[in-house]
Amino acid sequence: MDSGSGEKRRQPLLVLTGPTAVGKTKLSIALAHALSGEIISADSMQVYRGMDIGTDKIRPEDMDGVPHHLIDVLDPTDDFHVYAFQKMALHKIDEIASRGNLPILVGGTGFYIQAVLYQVDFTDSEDGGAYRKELEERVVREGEDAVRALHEELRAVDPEAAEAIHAHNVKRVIRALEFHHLTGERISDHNASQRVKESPFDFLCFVLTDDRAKLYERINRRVDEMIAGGLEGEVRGLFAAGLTGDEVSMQGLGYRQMAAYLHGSCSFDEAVTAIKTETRHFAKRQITWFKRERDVRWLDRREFKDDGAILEEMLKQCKTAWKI
RNA sequence: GGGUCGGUACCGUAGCGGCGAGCGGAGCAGACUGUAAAUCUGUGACAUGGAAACAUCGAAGGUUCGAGUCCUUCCCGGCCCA
Repeated sequence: MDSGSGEKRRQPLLVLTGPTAVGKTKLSIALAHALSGEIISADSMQVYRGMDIGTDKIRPEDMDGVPHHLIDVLDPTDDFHVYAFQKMALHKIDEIASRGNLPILVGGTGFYIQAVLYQVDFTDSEDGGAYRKELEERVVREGEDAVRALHEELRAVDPEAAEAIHAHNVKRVIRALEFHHLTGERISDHNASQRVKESPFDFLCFVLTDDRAKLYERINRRVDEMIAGGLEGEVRGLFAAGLTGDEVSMQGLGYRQMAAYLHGSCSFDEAVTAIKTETRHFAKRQITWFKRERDVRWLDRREFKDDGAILEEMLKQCKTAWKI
């Protein structure tokens, strides 16, 4: 390709992902031990301190001596997004590599993983989100009309993006407009160029999956465990500490529904049921994401007798790929 | 045993003589490049088929040009009375 130097070996990077509740965490510990790795969490919610039960965050005593990064690094009042994650994760990869260890990205947020693997370019926004806020307020004020109008504005400026983004998808319409406003370029062009990027990493990306029915059962069970483990108290505590419910962190599964219950807009049972079904929906979306992602290696639990066999398979593939 | 309300897709329901059956949820499928655990989209009663006729609303009969819709009987469920 266009690299002139190309002599330096690309940084190896291991990724373990998959839908929520497939059992990534436990495997990641074994993997880290076997490859002298350090784990970088690729999870949009576990970054928040004080959100432990609802995010099913790994407990320190379960880390078994494996260093974990990007867990508990933000307050629930902080905003968080891919770009922030990408910067932190790339930084951590360098750090870990400089120690001579293998960085292992573990988590279910596919978009975040993609952003790191392909170093997707996110332009810095200089206006601190002022333009975006303006558009959002317009939608709040004018409702449906504004939604349609914004889509038309996008069509005028970037017809391809308008074609690709459904008018109802307000967030993405606004982001596309913002992108154009800030850079003078079309997001459709930008995306097209990003899509074909090669990864700077010598990575291996494993997607752990399982029988759908089994996965759903595990999700339902895990939600019951969260409830038994005191999710309600955790959320109450967060609100008592001053959260309003509008934070990015409070959009997290379990938190949003619990907040609705605490605000009196549904019963406790309704909240629990909602957490379950919305978590199942989420798992399905994750699977959809990974299906279209290139360069992933699927590991279907149905084809292995236990975690040990899966670990063995992953290690085998690492050895082959990295000749170690 | 008597009365009463009801039996429509996986679930909940709409329908009150023109329905080859509406809606919501689940499920399934998909999009996604600065909120991504977010946001958004598509999809359901008929095995296939077919130009058409033909098949579906607990079952079977009946009335009618035409029945998920009306009548009769039966089966099943809820509630009330005994």
